[in-house]
Amino acid sequence: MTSARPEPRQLPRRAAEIIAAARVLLESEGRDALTMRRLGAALGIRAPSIYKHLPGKHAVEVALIEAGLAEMGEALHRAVTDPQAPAGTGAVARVLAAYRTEALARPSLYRLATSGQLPRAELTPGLEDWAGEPWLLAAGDPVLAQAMWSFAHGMVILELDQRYPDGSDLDRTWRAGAEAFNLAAGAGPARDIAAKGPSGREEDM
Amino acid sequence: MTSARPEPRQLPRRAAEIIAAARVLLESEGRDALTMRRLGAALGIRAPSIYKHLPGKHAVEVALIEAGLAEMGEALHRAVTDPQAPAGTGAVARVLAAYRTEALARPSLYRLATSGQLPRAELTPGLEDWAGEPWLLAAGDPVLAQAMWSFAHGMVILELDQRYPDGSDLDRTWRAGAEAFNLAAGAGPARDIAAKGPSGREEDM
DNA sequence: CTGACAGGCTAACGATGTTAGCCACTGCAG
DNA sequence: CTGCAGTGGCTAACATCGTTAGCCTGTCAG
Repeated sequence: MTSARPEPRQLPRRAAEIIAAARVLLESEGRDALTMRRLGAALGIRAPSIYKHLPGKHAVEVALIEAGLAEMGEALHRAVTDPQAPAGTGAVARVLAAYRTEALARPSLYRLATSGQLPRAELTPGLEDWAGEPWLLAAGDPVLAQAMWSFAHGMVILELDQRYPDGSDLDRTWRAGAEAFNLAAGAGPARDIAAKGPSGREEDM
Repeated sequence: MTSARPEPRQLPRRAAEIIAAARVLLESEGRDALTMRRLGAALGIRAPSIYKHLPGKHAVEVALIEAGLAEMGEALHRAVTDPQAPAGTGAVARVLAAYRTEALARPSLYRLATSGQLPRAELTPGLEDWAGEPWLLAAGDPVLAQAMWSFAHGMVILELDQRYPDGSDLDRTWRAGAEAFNLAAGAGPARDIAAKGPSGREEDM
């Protein structure tokens, strides 16, 4: 049913340490703070030394995007297959809720992983599809899955960027979206929880 | 019914020329090309001379965001109040379609205007609300309006960033979203076309 | 012992936004 | 007509960015 997470190729020890430091720096100080010199400082070395372990800043970002994608995938898979789901909550609502929770817990990482083009060529093959799979499982239909994912991303990114008016009750908005997609899933070709086998390729996160 | 567009404070002649050049540069060469030196070059002057007319790059961006917001607002207002709307297309579908069309026509401007935090303090007062008004008019309900807008933004930004799988039929996905929200609008407290008066404050674009 | 290599370092380059200070031209007051 | 202030250019320079080149030191295999 739900496929296995593709194994990410693991980095040499020191490179992994650099990525870990980069992640701390990113999440604690924000995107602009993710600088080769500051990253070096966090590690007690100078910026050029980082190049002994990684080919450049882009590689650091790719590694972080991979991590973000993988963790989001984990969270979403957990949500769809939850064995003791609170009775009454459909898979749609659970995936949406998990998406929001995960994104808000790592705002900078989420932004990094989801804005701009994905460096697909440098990513672990299959990871993107695997991370998007839960949407298909929850929606039962590829098109609806895509629509739901788009809604979720829009909600999250606009919330992170503080684009909503101050008094907004975002919980209600999420619920309204979930309801709309649940209705559509009912009216559409497939029903709530996944049918059986996926047919088409799926999108990421 | 639909309120008037707030008058943007207009810039001195030369400053307006700079903004115009910035816009051409942004849309033709992409966000990274929007550089003070390149902007100067496009105008036949040096970068520091720009500071005689505008306080800095941030001001250039703010002016561009204003323009993006205003034009999107125009397009959406046109869509909701369309007197000769193709019979059968609801306001919801028309606003969604207009949003997508407008965004895809000015991808870099859209991205600039919608990613990151809005510099609300520097914007023409009321512009943001005015630009978001059509969503409320189409959805008939503030919460649903917010959800629709989030869906639309998610769809557009993911399309611009080429995050969807290659073969995706995005027209279908938009239709699926429109359908879902139409169903919800029917089931919800208000019906398709706007009731009468707006009640709460609205979000942007 | 020697030599390769791993992993640090400094110096430097070409970008970026921005500031300081200089200079030419215009137009108005006296 | 003269003088002078404002307008709008300019160059030089600074700090910061990613990145490269080249050096040096320690470790460990042959």
